[in-house]
Amino acid sequence: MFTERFLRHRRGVHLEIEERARLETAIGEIKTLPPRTNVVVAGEELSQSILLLEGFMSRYIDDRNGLRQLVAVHVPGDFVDLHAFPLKILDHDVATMTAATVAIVPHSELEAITHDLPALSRKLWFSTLIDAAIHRAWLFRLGRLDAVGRVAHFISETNVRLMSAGLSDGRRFALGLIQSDLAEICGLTNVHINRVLRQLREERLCVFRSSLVEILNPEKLAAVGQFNPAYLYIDLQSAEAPSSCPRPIT
Amino acid sequence: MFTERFLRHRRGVHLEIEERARLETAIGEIKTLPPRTNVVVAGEELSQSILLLEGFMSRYIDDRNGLRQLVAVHVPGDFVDLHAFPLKILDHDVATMTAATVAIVPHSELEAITHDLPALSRKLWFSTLIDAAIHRAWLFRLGRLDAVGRVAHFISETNVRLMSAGLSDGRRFALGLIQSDLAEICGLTNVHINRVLRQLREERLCVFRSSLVEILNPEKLAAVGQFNPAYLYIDLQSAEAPSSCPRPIT
DNA sequence: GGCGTAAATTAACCTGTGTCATCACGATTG
DNA sequence: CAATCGTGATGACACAGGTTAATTTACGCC
Repeated sequence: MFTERFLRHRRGVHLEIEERARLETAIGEIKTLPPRTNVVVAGEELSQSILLLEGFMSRYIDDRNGLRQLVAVHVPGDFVDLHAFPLKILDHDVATMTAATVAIVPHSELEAITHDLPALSRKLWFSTLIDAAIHRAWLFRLGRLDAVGRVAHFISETNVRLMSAGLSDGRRFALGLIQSDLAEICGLTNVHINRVLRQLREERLCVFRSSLVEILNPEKLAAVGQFNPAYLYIDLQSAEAPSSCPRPIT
Repeated sequence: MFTERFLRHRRGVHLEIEERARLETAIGEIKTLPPRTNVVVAGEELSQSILLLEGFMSRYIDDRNGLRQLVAVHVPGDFVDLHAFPLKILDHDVATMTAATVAIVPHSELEAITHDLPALSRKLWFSTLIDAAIHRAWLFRLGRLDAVGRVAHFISETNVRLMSAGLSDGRRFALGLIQSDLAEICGLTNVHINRVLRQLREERLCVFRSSLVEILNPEKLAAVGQFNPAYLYIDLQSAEAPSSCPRPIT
């Protein structure tokens, strides 16, 4: 069940058994990738997309001075570059952050799904739109929050996403990021990230180590980051039992 | 021909005549809206989407202090909240900036298109992914550019988008935005936007008045904003003659 | 088990942008 | 015609975060 985490707990897009089966058969290959490896380069034509099974990946845009802005961090269950199916050419690079296991899905398979299963097709569309919603939350973060707020927002968001993937208990989770990753995510320098992390530690909101993030006060952390998880469309209550609640999406 | 500008000049998604016709018949109503009017509120369930015909619209997220971050500016030809079709509930508000004319498309029509015309369906998907690509460019802008760069980037982007819509000659275009709109777009204060605009004027890069934007030196403006238009997927060369170049998108 | 390198930490100083306040101008309205 | 309001312009000052550089810690590797 490679697609187990895909769209899990997402409101209104529960995958039917046959849809999930179809996605499973669409997978061409399972690959393990080393950490810090580029897998997609901006401008190249693509004929496959990547479903992330284990580990963390990022998408980023380079600037003229060799710096980069991360535009997305992906957690297990994310269909990292599904948008490459309609777009064919991406405007950014994609890379692993940690070691990662991925499932490769050829676009020809997605093409077939488009014709055969319009409902599944729309769920795939939905999944790319959640990525866009996350982009918007990141815009809010960069445009309206100060340094502490940005870090608090990112950690709160990541916590919720990992809870949905079953990889956080709401207080502690493993995350393979280092401080300069946070800097590239939050539009800050790594020096300042370090100051912010110290502050969060001293105020007993959260402790960030590259191997482990521990949230001491989730409510206050979310408040500092003005974090409202609605944009993630996650409903942790939603029963995972496949047959319990087959709700139509229209 | 209300859909005339939709996906115009977009690389790889030329609309076939019958697809365009189908979209035209999907339109339920044409409306004129006054400036500075909210049309969608975050959290409400939607059953229709808006194709912008004339004027400018915005999407934004409010913060706790009554400030807002714009996450998108829409120009004629944009399917402003098409993503509400799969998502149903939006994470942000949508409003007019100037007076605007819009075409209302019921989701039931889009639903039908999903089943009947997978190819058109994928072009609609594509269109929402361009919005996501623009989100990413905005993330780059906020995360990696200083104040002058951000404004230069936004003006360069808007110029290209309006050229594609036939509303800029590459040097001059009308834009109904005021300085505090730019502030909400660029994550700056209106005081500082004012300083930046003066600098751009003095350096003879561009002159911004709420009624008219005049770019004196497009190349240098783009350089200051590190603007690379690839993410817009616009190809102005692409023949507009409907029959000349019916290229498949796969 | 020491070595080498990447990551984290901290300090001193600097600067870009925010804050606050005031004024000018034009459009609208009573 | 005065009053009001939205918008733009500008100056003085404050401060969040950048820059630079040095030091410490953690960790894989021979």
